[in-house]
Amino acid sequence: MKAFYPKKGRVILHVDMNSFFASVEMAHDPSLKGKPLAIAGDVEQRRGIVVTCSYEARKYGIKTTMPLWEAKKLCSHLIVKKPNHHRYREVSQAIFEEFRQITEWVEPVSIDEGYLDITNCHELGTPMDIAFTIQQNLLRKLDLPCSIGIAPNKFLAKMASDMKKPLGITVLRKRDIPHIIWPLPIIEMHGVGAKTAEKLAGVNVYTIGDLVQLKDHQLKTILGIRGIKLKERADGLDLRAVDPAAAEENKSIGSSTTLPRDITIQSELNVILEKLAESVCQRLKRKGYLTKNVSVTIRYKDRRTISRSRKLINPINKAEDILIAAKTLFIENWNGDAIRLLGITGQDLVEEDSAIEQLDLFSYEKEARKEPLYKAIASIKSKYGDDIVQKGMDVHTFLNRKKP
DNA sequence: TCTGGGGTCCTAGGACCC
DNA sequence: TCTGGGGTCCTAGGACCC
Repeated sequence: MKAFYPKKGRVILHVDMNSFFASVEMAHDPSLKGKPLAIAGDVEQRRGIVVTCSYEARKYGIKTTMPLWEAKKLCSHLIVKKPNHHRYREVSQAIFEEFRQITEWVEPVSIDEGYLDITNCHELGTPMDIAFTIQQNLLRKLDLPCSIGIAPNKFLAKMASDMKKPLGITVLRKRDIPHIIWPLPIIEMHGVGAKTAEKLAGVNVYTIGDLVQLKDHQLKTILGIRGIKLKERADGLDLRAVDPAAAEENKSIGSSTTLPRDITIQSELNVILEKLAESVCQRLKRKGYLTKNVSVTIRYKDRRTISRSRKLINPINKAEDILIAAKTLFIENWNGDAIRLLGITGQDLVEEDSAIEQLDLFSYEKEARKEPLYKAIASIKSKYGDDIVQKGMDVHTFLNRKKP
C-alpha cells in the first residue's frame, strides 16, 4: 500500500500499550493483577535488568533497565517473570487487527505501539469517539490498557499519548503547543536522548520552548541537520505520513547475547558464534530474506564495543555461510581481551525471490574469487592454518557452489 | 561488583572513479 | 612539480527508541 500525503488537517492517533509485557502477563494470569510485577532477563546469567514493570512495581521506584538486584532491594516481594516473546507477538497481532478494524492506514512502530491515520474516518464518529472505542475494545477483548494521543501529526500524537498513563486519551492541537509542549524539559521530547540534552544544556536549552528559540545556524553547529528537524517538530511541523508499508520490510536482522561470564577462550566463543549464526539464519529464512552484508559485534569486559562488517557479493542465508563470514570477521578483529557480548547481524537484506537471479549471476568460480570474504578467508587460512575456520562451509564448497 | 536485545537513522572518512 | 571537484560505495561508530 502506498503512503498518502494529505495537504493539511490530518487526524493521527498514536496508541501506546501501557507496560505492555507486564500487562500481557497479568491478562494471562489475573492472579498477578494489583501486584508489583517485573519482566526481566535471567539474573543468574547476569541479564537481570527490568524490561517492563507493572504500575504497582513503579510505586517502589522500580524502572525499566534497572538491574534486578536493585529492583529487589526496593521491593523484596517483587514478582519476577522472564519475558515470553512468543506470547507478546501473538497479542501484538491481535492489537493491530483491532486497529485495522478502524482503518487500513495503520503503521506499527514496535510490538506495542502504532500510528493510525483516521483523517477519513468521519463515519465512525469524532476522533475522541474513535480513540475511546479502540481503548475500550482492547480492554474488553484483550484485557490490556493503552494510552492514546490524538493530534494533527505523528510527533504531537506521540507526545500526547505519553501524557496520561495508564488508560489516557489526550488531544493535542497546534494551538496547545506553546502552553503544553514548550514548558516540558527537553529530555522529554521524542528524539532527544541524554547526549543531545547534555549538548543543549551547554547552550542553556533546558525546555522544548528553549529549543524553539535557538537560531537555526546555532542548532546546526551543535546537532547538525537533526537539530533543525527537532526544532521543526517542536514548532508543530511534521509532515511524515502514516505509512503501512514502512514496518513491513527489515533493514537488518541480528542476534546478540551477553555471555554468562567474560570469555577469552576461542573454542568457547566459536560455540557462541555458531548459535548466533543459527539464530540469524532461522530468522532470515522465516522472513524470506538473504543478506549481502554480515556484521559482528564484540563487546569487551570493559564494555568497549566494536562492530566489523563486510559486504558480500553473493547473498546468503545458510547458517554455515553466515558462520564463515562471522568467524572470519571475528578472527580478523578480536584483540584477545575477555569478551562480554557477541552479536551477528545481517545488514543489507534482499528478498529471497529477487535474490535468485543474483545467485545465478555470481555463483561462478571467477566471481566468487572476487568476493572480499573469500580473500579474507584465504588470508586467515594462510596465517593460521586450514583448521581456523573448522566447521561449516569450506572454502572449496564456497567456490564450487552450484546454481540452485 | 550496575547497565539486555531488538532495531533505525545519520554522519564522517577513505577509496575509487571520472 | 602539483594536485580540482563531484559522485558513489563501503565501513565504523554514535545516538536514539522500545
